[in-house]
Amino acid sequence: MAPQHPQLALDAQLCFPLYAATRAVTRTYADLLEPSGLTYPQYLTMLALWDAGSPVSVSALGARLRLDSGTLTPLLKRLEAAGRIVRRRDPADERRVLVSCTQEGWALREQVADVPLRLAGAMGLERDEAERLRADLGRLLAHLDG
Amino acid sequence: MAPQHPQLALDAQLCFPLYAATRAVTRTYADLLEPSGLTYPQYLTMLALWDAGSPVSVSALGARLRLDSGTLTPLLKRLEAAGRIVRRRDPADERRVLVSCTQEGWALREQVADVPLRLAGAMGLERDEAERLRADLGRLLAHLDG
DNA sequence: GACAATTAGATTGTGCGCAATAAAGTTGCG
DNA sequence: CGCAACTTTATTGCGCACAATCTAATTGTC
Repeated sequence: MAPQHPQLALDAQLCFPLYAATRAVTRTYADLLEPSGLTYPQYLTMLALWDAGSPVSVSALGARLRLDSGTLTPLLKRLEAAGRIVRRRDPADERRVLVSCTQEGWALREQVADVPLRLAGAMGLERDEAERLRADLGRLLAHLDG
Repeated sequence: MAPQHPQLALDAQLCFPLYAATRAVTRTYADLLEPSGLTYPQYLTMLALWDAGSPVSVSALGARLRLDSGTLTPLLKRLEAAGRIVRRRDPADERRVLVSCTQEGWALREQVADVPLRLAGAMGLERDEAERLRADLGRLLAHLDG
């Protein structure tokens, strides 16, 4: 149907499987995370917080997750309303807001500890295949985002 | 910082580079598509329409793009408001809505014909690397979405 | 010490993505 | 025919993403 522009065929695009696979993974996470009450971006945010060891500033969190404050602020407010985190101004620099896990936030870790393994199962990729995909995506990300 | 749960480290996840790379690709497309006035999902929708040869029902379009009507309907309304497509009820089955490209919609094709090549350049992947990534993502998608 | 430039977050507005529900049309079965 | 089950699309509500803009606090420079 696209004789003059074969490069515009949906199946020829890298972007489309990337886009569709991301949404499929998000849906799969939604099921696995449902008991914990976390959304997928909230789960990634908690991973980043656990990684960093709280407290962390909003901008540091945003740099790690590559999200800006317009996305993070309402997300963090929902996590705070749910009792998972606390936000407070940094006394040393009142422009900064420091985010810390609550005890309840740390406890979530135990609850989601099995999620990565269950996800890996649902994705149906061999270990080396998954590792290659992760490496390829990391390279792509590094090139696009600097 | 995560001694008891190394599998929860952000860098150990496949999901995070997938998530971040998708948003990075979306931002890159936003720049390339800006002159055409299309968003990235609108661009994919136009690709699917050109592929199929219009008219196509909303459900057929949704199956191809793996999007439901809650996402497609407002998106299609915006494309219609911009004069790129037309929506009308199928006379043979009044439940169905058929989507067709306008002349202006077909003309957009010429305007975005160079986008895939320019995108490939921005992504900085070798041809075989990109092809491998596409195949891996396709396999992942097939497994998750059936 | 004053003041411009910079930095950190918050706010606003637009556009997805999807679950849940509603509304309208079609089909199948007695 | 009559009507329940099903299919298809639209609507509603919530949660991201992100650009643009705003406010407040800090830093550098003289």
